[in-house]
Amino acid sequence: MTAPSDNAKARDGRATINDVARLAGVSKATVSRFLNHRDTRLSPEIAVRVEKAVAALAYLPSPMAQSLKRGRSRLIGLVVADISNPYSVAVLRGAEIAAQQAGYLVMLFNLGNDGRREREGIESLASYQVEGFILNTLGADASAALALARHGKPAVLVDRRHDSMQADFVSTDNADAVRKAVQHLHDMGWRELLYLSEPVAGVSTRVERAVAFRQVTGGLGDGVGAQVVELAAGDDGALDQALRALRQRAGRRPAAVLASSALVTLRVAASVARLGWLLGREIGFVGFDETDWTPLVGPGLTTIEQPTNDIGRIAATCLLERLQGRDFPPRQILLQGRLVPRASSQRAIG
Amino acid sequence: MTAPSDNAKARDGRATINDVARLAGVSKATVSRFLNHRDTRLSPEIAVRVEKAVAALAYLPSPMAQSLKRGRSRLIGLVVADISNPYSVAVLRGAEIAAQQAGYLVMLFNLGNDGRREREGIESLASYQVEGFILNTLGADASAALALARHGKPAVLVDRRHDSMQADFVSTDNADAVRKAVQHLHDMGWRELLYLSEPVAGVSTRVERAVAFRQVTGGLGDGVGAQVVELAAGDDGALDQALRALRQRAGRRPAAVLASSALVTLRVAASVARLGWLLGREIGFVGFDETDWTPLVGPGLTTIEQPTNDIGRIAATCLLERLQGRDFPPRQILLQGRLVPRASSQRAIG
DNA sequence: CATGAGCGTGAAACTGGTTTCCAAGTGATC
DNA sequence: GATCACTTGGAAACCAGTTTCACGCTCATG
Repeated sequence: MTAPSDNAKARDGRATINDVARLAGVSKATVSRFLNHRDTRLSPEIAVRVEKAVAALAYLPSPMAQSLKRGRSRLIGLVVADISNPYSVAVLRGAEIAAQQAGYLVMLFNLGNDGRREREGIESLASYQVEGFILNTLGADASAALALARHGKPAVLVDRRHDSMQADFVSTDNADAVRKAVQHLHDMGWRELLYLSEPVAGVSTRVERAVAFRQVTGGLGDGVGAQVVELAAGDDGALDQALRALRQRAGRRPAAVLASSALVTLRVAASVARLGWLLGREIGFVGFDETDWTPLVGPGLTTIEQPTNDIGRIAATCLLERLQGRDFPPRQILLQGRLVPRASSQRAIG
Repeated sequence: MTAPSDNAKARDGRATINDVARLAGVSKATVSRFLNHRDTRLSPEIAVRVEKAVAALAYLPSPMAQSLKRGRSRLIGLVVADISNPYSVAVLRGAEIAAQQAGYLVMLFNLGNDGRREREGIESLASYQVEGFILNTLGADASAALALARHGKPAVLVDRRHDSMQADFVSTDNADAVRKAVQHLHDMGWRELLYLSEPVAGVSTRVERAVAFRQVTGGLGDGVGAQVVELAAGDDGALDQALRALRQRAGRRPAAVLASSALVTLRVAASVARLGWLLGREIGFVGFDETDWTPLVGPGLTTIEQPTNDIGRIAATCLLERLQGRDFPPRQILLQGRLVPRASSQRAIG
């Protein structure tokens, strides 16, 4: 019944730059100038008219249209290995907060632990013109590095290194963190040490930690035994067996476990419960990753806290700096982990 | 030195539809037709030429440009109350997976528990032309509902109802879940019950659970005491006090706590440890939300598992159905929670 | 009083696609 | 052999912006 409103707001409910221009009685070029280059000399009278029209229509420019022309989208692409992983979530949180503060939004691509899709994720996000990437990925896919290079967009690697990528890298200082853990266990009198890791399989963080464990324990002298065991995904039997073997090997010396991640921590805690042992008595324990629940499991778990929020925040900040146009060689930012001592590693009695 | 490559790929590294058209020796309209309306009769010879050009340039259309013209972006906006909350994360995970399978990507906006920004989040995502919303929010901001209505985009509410919004709603069946928990505690012999909740403050889930608790306990007869206490954010002293008062009130009857969320569960577990009590002996316990660590805290925590992944997945599926154009009245999908019995609620001795 | 400089603004081109409209070519029918 | 319908594909408009270019106006200068 109403006349076709050929000049009304778009069907979407959002006003366009044309609506503003029409209402202010100027060209859309002028509106655009008012919004983007206020430094440009606009006559005060026109500026006021445009300003009023913008306010009246509650006009907001479409980032889509802007990015089409500008090539900049105010979007950051985040590729995570597995959104189930608390580490990934913490990085996501830190990054999202920093990005939002800078007026960026995060587009998320979750690999669901399928490394083959890494490239797909990058391409997918790139197609939305994300300005840069934060990658916390599996590192299995070499073609992903190529895809990235091809787009020439800045990227920040988190936790997992890719030697083939020219990119900033943000992570916990794994060698230092392992050193702290081992030193602590040694100081507390534990003498036979077992490092339990998820399958190393070339994942840089895991490699670094395992290497550091061997190196640090190697420097402790003869009185200390040390072993590294990789844990297959579902095999709890093997885990129980590894723990039994540990105490066997230790004999009368106190035996302790260092767990490589929150996931391993959970499995070890479950295994120790199955075996009927008490953490901090029959077996010492330190785990990577401080979480809400580490104080509450058993007698309280000693952990190496990684500054996950900071890592996410710094990764985003790093990326944003590059997006500002600054250009430095690839940086490597290592953050210190913190030992949180609790009863699971209290002084061994042996 | 090189001649200006007026017809090369864009500086971005991505081929455009013009590049494809040029290489195939056709117009870009033809390329577009080939890609979108293959049903349209294209002569086989032309189709082959376009196909080859597309393959040769590894051409992918820009979703940005597509969405500008089409109004559809293959983007879903997800607003979460607090990305730190495991519930939000689980929803995110479920939604991301379902969205990805349907070829959609998720744009995330995290409120960081600041409800006043709800509207900002919606506007922000809408400006990127997201096709629909999944909202897991605080519900404090009425103007958010207006913003949503104004854009006329479909939305799915998760966990928190907004009566003012015409939208699908996906959640755990809170009344049923509370009933299961209370029934279980009663069956196991606990007679003085305390429901500990985060501040209710109009959050629909919290209201529903508290109401259900009062109602179900009211139906159990005279032998059973019941109380609801809201927990202020940081006040652990008040919590300890509430627990002491609970046992006081119970006298010789077994006393148990029902916790409204994983967060409250953690606080109760910490408080019980401070008081030197044992869960499942001095005090019974059931908590909402099953997590990795609930089997490992104390003697193992009995929980009401919410089907969080399903909720996320179904929310996304719901939204995608509407995006297919189907149009039904607002639906309400309640998923059953599951009781996971563990030692913290084992048969009371009293 | 004519010329040049500088400012402010609009028209138009451009981003990378989709879609409408129209023209050319083909084969069939009268 | 001319007309017609139908297929095929190109030109151009359009989405919502940004940016370049050029024009008109004012004011200062020769």
